[in-house]
Amino acid sequence: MPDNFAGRLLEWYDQHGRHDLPWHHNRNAYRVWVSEIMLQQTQVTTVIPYFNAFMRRFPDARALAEAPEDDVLSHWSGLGYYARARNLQKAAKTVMAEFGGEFPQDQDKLESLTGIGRSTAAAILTQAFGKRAAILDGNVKRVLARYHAVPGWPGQTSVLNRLWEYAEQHTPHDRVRDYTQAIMDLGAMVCTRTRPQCDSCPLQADCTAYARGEATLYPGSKPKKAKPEKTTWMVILEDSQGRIMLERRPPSGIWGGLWSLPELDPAFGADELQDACERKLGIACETPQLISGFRHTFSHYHLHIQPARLRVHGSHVVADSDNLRWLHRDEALTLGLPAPIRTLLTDAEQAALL
DNA sequence: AAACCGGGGTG
DNA sequence: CACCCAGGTTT
Repeated sequence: MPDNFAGRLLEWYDQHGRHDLPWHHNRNAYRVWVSEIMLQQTQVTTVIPYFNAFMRRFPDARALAEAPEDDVLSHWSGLGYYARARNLQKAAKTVMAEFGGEFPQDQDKLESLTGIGRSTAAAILTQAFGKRAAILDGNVKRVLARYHAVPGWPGQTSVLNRLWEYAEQHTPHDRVRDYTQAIMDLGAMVCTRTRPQCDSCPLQADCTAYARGEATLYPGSKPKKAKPEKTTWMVILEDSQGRIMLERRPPSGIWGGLWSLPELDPAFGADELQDACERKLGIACETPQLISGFRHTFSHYHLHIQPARLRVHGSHVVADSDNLRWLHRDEALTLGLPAPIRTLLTDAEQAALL
């Protein structure tokens, strides 16, 4: 490139970049990989404690591959995107079985691992192995969309392809590891979504969007769609010993594989819950006590959660099974729970309802 | 309330 | 290939 994009970025990085993050120490493919997956969905400051706890419990691919899935999910609880945690473990098993416990140093082989795509594979290649590869995460998309004034939403294939072309063009042959960290840091620290610090930017002189005074117009925003409203009953079934019943959700879909409260069709009226529990779960209960409902928003719909507490007759308790467990609240809170369910159980404690 | 986000899955 | 989906945090 004639404009020395990488050179200016590296010069900035040497002075202002982040050089001391936990995954920069004992750097290896496993640590880079886990940090990249966590960083896909969460900011650095939030990731750090999760990353450190995860590394203590699962120090390498073998430990992760051999761990019970519940253990992995509980270390992910609160981060969201639980499918990524399951993919992480699945890939760790593949690394053990197919690659003898060593991460391959090859873009295609890395991409064959579940949960690793083009950008994550490139991050591992550059950060762990010092090989040349172009990344394109959210930060890099923003930097490039502004620098080249690329119009449109990056979720659209044509826009994404243009950004990948620029990403490839700018990636240097030397110091590629530092360059990759540098462009991610610039996006996170200077070329931010709102209020970018253009006056501190090493790329200002050649940034097309800046020249037009339109930095924040890039990248283009996602076309918006109305979110439907859904409703569900969530029942807190409590037995004579004060234990509550948790149900493991199906492996895919919302909160896949997490432990949650049993749900009942919102078509049931409050006066029909007792009967519904008896028929659907085979559990005889006393009359329900309604707890104030709340709304949880997902990326594509709103869910109104109406909790109800039902005491169970001691003699009719169903046994634990693979997907059903009676647990005291403290035990329940150690499992992988969806954030709103964790809040509900915690708040219910504060309100002395349980 | 809306934006954000890399990759899996599906049509 | 093009689109939809996931879920908690930040703005």
